[in-house]
Amino acid sequence: MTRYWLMKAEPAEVSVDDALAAPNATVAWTGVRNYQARNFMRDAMRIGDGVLFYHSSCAEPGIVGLARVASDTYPDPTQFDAGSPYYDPKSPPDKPRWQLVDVQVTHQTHNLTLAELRADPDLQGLAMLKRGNRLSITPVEAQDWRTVCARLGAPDAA
DNA sequence: GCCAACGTTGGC
DNA sequence: GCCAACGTTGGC
Repeated sequence: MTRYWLMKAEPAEVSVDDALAAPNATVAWTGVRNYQARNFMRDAMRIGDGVLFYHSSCAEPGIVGLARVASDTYPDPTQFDAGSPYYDPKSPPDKPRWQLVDVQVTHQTHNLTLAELRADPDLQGLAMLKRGNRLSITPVEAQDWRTVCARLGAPDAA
């Protein structure tokens, strides 16, 4: 059972600041349209799992906060919204193709940048650092979670 | 089930 | 904007 995850968000869409400004610092993780990432949310995540909140496709990609899985899995409403960029006309309404979870930010941190992650000899096991990895959600080993928390000077919560 | 074409991700 | 590395699609 995996306990920890790294989840990528584009800050232009949902930044850690946006999440903190939301009620209960919680956002629905909409828009995942990759089966492997969906399966992690649908099959493996549990409420309370730790999340490294990562900013991608921005000036300084990196881990910018700690969060937790805050809900069970449920259908992503944007798949049925014809006005949404995440609309999926092929998703059967009676059997939704795309699922999500809510994510609650627990600690905003400084930006532990991608460059720093790559340069850290203790973090080379991170799945997201593997060459060619594009998954928006990847599992994180407990040991790597603790290392990241230490680098962030953050409490080893969640 | 194969696989070529196409689309996407995401760092740079 | 480039492009490597994937994932998805659809014809066969």
